[in-house]
Amino acid sequence: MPELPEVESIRRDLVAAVTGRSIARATVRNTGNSGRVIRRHQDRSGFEAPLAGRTILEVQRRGKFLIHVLDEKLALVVHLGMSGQLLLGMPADPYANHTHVEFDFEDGDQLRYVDPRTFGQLFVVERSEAGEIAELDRLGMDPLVAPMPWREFSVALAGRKTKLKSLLMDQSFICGIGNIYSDEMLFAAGLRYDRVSESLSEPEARRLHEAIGTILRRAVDGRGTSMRDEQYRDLYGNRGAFQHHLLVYARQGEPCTVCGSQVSRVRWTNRSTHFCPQCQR
DNA sequence: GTTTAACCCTGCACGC
DNA sequence: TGCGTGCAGGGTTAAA
Repeated sequence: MPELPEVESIRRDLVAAVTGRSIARATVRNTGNSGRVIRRHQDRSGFEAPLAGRTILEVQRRGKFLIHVLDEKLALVVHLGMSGQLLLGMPADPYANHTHVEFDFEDGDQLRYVDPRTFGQLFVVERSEAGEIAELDRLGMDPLVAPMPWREFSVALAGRKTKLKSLLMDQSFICGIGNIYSDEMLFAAGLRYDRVSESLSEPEARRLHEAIGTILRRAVDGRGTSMRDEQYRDLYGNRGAFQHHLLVYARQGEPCTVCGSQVSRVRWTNRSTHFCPQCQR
């Protein structure tokens, strides 16, 4: 389940691996649900044709979206959904199950998009004169690239009646945070998932502001979280390491590392939520 | 403005 | 062993 740290790790791999290279052709494979991952396009050719011959100028990230900036004012945007992977290899490599799209580079390598649950998506768009992508307009600030200043964050919290976990996962407020890291941030800040945003004191809001940055930086340093075999892999198929540093997520029933009481798990608004009932208020 | 539920999908764990 | 069921999750949409 790639969130910001996982997507950022893949972006850094991509910067080194594909910047400056030209795509000879993109191919949407004819296997089952492959059409679903390019659902923003009417048909396969609408996705494949504009990519042929394009050069990747740089690779950016906005929240959980990867943006391959191309020449001719185009961009290839990739969202990995829950189970999407971008893997670099050779055309002769055996295909993993659920390989939906492949990109052949003019000098030989191949980039493949694999996604068992097909919640991810890829699309090609035109960039504006300023280089903006209209489809990503709704995203809020990126907490790694352009973190919201403390004072602005505090004012934003005070003006909202949303519960904290919903707010952290609201991509139009802060983009890039999902279920795992929202639980970890709220634990680090000592705040319950269902606290109302506007009820936070200044010290509490400050703790949350710090926790967002701290958890994300540590997770990026750990190259993301790989919880299960079929989940997050980097560009070369390697697992992340941050799962060894999670303090509440998937640790229900284990002792809290701060107070020793049992970590709880509840199902809240259709998402599993992990917290320490003693430390988080 | 905010909350809640449903939907999309596949693989896995579990109980029978 | 094999089957059915529930769960996991991100983003979107509709309804309340």
